Amino acid sequence: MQKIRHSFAHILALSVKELYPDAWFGTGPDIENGFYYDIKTRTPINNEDLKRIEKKMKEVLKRNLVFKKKTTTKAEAKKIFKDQPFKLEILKELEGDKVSVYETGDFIDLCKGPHVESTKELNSNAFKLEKIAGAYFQGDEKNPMLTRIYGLAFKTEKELNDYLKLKEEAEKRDHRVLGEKLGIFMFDDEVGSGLPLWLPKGAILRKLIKDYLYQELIEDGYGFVETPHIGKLSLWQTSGHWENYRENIYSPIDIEGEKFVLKPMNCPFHVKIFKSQPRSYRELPLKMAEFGTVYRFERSGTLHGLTRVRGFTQDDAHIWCRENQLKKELTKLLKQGLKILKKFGFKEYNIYLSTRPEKYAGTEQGWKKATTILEQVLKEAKLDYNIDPGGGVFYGPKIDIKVKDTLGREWQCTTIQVDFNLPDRFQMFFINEKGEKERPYMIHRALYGSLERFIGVLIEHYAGAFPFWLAPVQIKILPVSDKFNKYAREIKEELGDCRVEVAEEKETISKKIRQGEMEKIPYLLIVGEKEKKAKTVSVRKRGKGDLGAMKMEKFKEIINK
RNA sequence: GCCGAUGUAGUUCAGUGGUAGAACAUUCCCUUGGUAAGGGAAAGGCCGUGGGUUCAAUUCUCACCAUCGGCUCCA
Repeated sequence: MQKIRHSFAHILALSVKELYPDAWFGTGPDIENGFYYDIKTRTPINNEDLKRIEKKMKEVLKRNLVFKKKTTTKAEAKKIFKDQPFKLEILKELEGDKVSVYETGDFIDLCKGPHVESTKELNSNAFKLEKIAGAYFQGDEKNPMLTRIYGLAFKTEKELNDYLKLKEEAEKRDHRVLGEKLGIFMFDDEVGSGLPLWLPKGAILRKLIKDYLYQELIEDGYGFVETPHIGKLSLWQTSGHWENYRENIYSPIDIEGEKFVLKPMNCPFHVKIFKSQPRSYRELPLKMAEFGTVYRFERSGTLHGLTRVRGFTQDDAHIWCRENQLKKELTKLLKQGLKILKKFGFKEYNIYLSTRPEKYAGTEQGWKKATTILEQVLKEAKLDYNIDPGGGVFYGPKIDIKVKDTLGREWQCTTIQVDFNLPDRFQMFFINEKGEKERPYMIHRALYGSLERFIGVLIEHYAGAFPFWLAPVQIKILPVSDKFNKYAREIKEELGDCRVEVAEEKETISKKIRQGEMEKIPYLLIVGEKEKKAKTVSVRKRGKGDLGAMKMEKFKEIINK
């Protein structure tokens, strides 16, 4: 499949070359479900052109071309690609003197392959040019931007159509669409981009999600704290965030000649609480948690529904411990993170271990030690993980768990980070058993990541059909006509603690059912003449349909299961 | 931030160089209904914001704002 997709990329390039003879080519690999090619053309390529190029590709495929591989020297390749500056750039970075090129018709590409033998193996009905986008050459912002043409490619036409259908379905689960339809959150231009407004149903979700974790953490010995949304700039200068993270911090606010910033993270406040009194080794590990709302200036193009916003609430916590406690605490955190994902039904996620970046605080030795511990933790938990080289934060290595959204995009939720920076910068210490000052190790962690992002992926995961315990409205009672509104209210009383609504509007029962289904409420209770007389309710379960009439005791048994 | 696309009623979308329509939602009237839309009427829009071209701009053009698809960056 990879060979097929990669070969399609070359056919795309060849077709573009015929339509735009002076085009410069970047790279064109195969990707999940298809391929792309980065191209620089003198005139911009638009959606109409995309159709033209696709047509050209079909024409090219009919020519029965072969993919010819040749091995040559760098010097020779330089001549071949003399009119292709991006190829020359790539060539420069290749090691060794031998390079391979592939020739297909009039198109010759610097490429290590492999490819299919000939275009006979490419089904011209099983590919489709999908979209155009901008992409920096070699993924570097400082480089020029090329036009990336994305294509889908499969073995058969059916597979392509199945994929397109799947994608169409996935789009319906988009949290940005569902969130508004279900009354969970909204955005408003005048409020500002990346600043969600939570509607009543969304506020219930937030509370349920917070309450669940609050309970878990209290049982685990965490102390919950609450800290302000702004603080003096000097605090962030001390922490090093002003130096390393400045472009994400909102500009300082001048208050009576003193500078304040909106907090981009909660850590310095927690450190201050730690330092507010002398700490003993007996208190360690000391665990401090907060649902802390932070504000980060994210570049406009990066915002995305609830999954990337400018103001968000982290389920933040900091753990201070001694070196010999580090492994145990990290193991526990990882397990906690996985437990939570399981609780919410997530099965598709990837784990990453991020190592030391170029710019870092602390010592090389310290990084090595901590990274080794993190790796041990992952190995002992028998988890598959990927290494993200250089992906650590400036202050320490970390383990991240990324959850996929419906369109396959990954969002980092759980993060567990070791910090070599703050304990030093804030001169933190505790008194050990010998009565000496000792510097604690510090762990940052967020299990949900942020409520915003977590709820975003949660909406997509459940397609808005939340399980009973999470549903903002768990039960809706639908009187057949307004003559039964009173009985409906009595039933609501009887359901006490559940989140129940009564549909008292003057509409037909069919319409009320339709609305209830569209609101994705777990149980609809239909009440009319029959039910009132027999003191029962007719239960309709979301996705399952009519369960028939039953006494309230029976219904309560069902929902309490 | 960058490349490209988009912006019309609460929502989803038609449409036009001579200031606008549909469906659903909303309000009112009739209907008191049995497992996914009963019927009718009304109301609702500075056509994203600000310049420019034009006798005339929602339509053409520029800038800005916002959204979408990517890239870069991140929870």
